Amino acid sequence: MDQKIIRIKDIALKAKVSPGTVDRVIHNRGKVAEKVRIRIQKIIDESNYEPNLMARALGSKKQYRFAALIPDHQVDSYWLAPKTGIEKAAAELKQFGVSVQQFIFNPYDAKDFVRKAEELTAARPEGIFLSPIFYHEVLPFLAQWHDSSVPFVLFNTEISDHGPLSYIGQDSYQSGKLAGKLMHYGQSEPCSILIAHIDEKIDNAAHLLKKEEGLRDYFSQQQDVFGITTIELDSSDPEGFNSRLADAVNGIADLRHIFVTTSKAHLVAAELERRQLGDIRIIGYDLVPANLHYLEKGSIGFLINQNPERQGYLGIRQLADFLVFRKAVSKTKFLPLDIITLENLRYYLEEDVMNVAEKLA
Amino acid sequence: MDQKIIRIKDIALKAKVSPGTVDRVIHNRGKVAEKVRIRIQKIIDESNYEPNLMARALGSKKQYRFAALIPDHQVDSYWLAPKTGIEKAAAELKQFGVSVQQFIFNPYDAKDFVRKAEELTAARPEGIFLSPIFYHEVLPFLAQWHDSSVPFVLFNTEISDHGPLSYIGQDSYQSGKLAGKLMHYGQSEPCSILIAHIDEKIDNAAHLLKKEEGLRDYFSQQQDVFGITTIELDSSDPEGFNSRLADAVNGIADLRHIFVTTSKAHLVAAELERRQLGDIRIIGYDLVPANLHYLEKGSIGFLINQNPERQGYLGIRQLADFLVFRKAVSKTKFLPLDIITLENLRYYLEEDVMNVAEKLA
DNA sequence: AATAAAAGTGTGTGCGTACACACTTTTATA
DNA sequence: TATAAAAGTGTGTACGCACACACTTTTATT
Repeated sequence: MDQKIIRIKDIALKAKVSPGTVDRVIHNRGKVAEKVRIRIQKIIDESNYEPNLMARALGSKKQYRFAALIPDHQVDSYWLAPKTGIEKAAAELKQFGVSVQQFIFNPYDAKDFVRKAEELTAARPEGIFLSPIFYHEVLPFLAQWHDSSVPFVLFNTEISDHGPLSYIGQDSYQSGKLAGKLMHYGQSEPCSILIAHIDEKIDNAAHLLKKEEGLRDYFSQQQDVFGITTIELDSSDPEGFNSRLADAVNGIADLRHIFVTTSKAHLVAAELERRQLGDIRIIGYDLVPANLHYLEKGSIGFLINQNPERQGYLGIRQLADFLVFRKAVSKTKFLPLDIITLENLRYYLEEDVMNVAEKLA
Repeated sequence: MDQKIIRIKDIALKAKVSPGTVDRVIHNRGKVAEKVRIRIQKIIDESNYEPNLMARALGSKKQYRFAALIPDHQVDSYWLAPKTGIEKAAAELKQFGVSVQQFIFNPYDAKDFVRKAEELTAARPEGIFLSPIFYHEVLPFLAQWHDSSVPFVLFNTEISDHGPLSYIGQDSYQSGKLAGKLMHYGQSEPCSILIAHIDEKIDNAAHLLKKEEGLRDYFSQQQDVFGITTIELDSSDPEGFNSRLADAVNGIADLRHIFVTTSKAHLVAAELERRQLGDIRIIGYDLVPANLHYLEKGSIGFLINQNPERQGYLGIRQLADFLVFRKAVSKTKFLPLDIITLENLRYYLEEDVMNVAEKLA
């Protein structure tokens, strides 16, 4: 059953060397005769030795400074959840010598993003976690961090091929497909569908396009033909927002569903309610309070949850796994696409149970 | 920012005693003058001292033996997931001196359950984790464990008021409601609905009734009137199974949805497929392979996931939190009711990231 | 008042690892 | 071949805590 645990001392005994030498092999500290190194390594492998992380953490006073670059949740409440996740992970990892410094930027201000990214870089953290929502602006930083070998983890918005340690987030394309499925399930005959991108500049937000693509692909695979229209809306101009939305709603024949690709479905719900257009169903993203309000009222049918808190948590964990626990980490981590409706909402609002020592496994 | 970490030694210094005395206060080992005890306790509280769990685990060679009483997954593949979760938790907790012994019983054999429960009791574990699927048979054991102060955690099937440390599982009633919502969403006009309880003795399985109740309540709150019928089926008698199902399907006018309250939706799907009744939609439970097969074919529309692996994981964790880490634990832990459909399935099949050190927080 | 028992307190070692340092052996250089 | 440098190896201490044990002071008993 439970074979006894192997320690460095045991390995040293078997290899007829001192624990110090085994330690050098384990940590590649050099200064070990090749012959001996091989002998020890072999014993390590065969005994499937697993270091005692408790003892390791105790004995090492190394400090790790991580930095997180995230949007201000006071500007957009969506970002509160990742922040919470980051802080949770930070609390857990504190005893392992990890500290996380947050750099908060205004999600509507690219210059602010650049400024904070510069501050972050100047702080010379050992690991970086960020949501690269400004595509063009972030690229030089990624290159710089990559050159100076500072690992960084991206979340929320995927950017390929710039050397991130990993990406944490949802599969946007597939989430669009999922939205399609939900609409289709509730729709016996063909109809028209509206896709609304709200408050994001499309050219800087590839993930919104992927959602759209997923939805369109879903319906193109169906036998029936659905009419699909796309609009972009900007809530900073309420009049324009409402009139453009009204134009779309009035102009599209047999419009039955609206797919909002951002966390702003509540804006659409509010306007439809005002116009008493209750028979148009809405599917949106994210459990922000305003959305929940309309979920409860029934005007939003489903929300797709992107697990934002978990994204924050896992991102920091990913850095720690790599730097502190020296585990291999996965390049991408797609979180489940949770389907949320009134009946199962409450169980997603309770904080999830999460924790540190999977590396013990 | 990061105030320095308080150690026992620091407290001892402040209280002008030795670390040993502080240790006695922390662990109630007695032998401390009341005056001194109060002085030390005050300093502990004020300094919000948090013990270093790494050092604690290192320094203590205490061993904890847990026992898990679960059905045989070779008889019903549903039970593989909790077993996996248990083993994951066990692997993580190994370094904290925890071992978990499994007692496997045949889920269709109450006598076997009793036998294994007796074996378990005889092994005198320090904590017990079980799925009490045989209501009548389990009660005496619960009483016995309660009397001898052995904490036990129930999962999958809720039994109130017999002194469990906690219950881990889904909210059956609410999951029935959720099934109702999903059916209703895909149903523009009133129709008939069939509820099928498969392979469970109803009198011993209150959770199935709760699911039924939830579904019925959902529809009774709607304006339209839906006809709802219930049947019980037993797959060990395939002929009877098929004929009874056929009778129901033929006998109910305008039957459009079947709600299978167990993990056996695939049996219904198979039979409907054989009879080419593709327009009846099925909602069932659990991501067992046979169900996934029909989910992919489209004959099952949605599966509600009860997070069985997580149930196993959290159950063992709950015991550890209570016994090893001496944390307060919640009486009930309802897991999210995940809605699974073809488009988001894959993200629930990937193993979840879980881990040990939330207690560090 | 002498002595035993009990209550209270301090000291020291070990848990498994990291890491600095001292020491020994081999190799390179003159 | 002497000697310095480099390579290789062993020893010891610290990390924060648990816990056994030794020791000191107080209280109870005769």
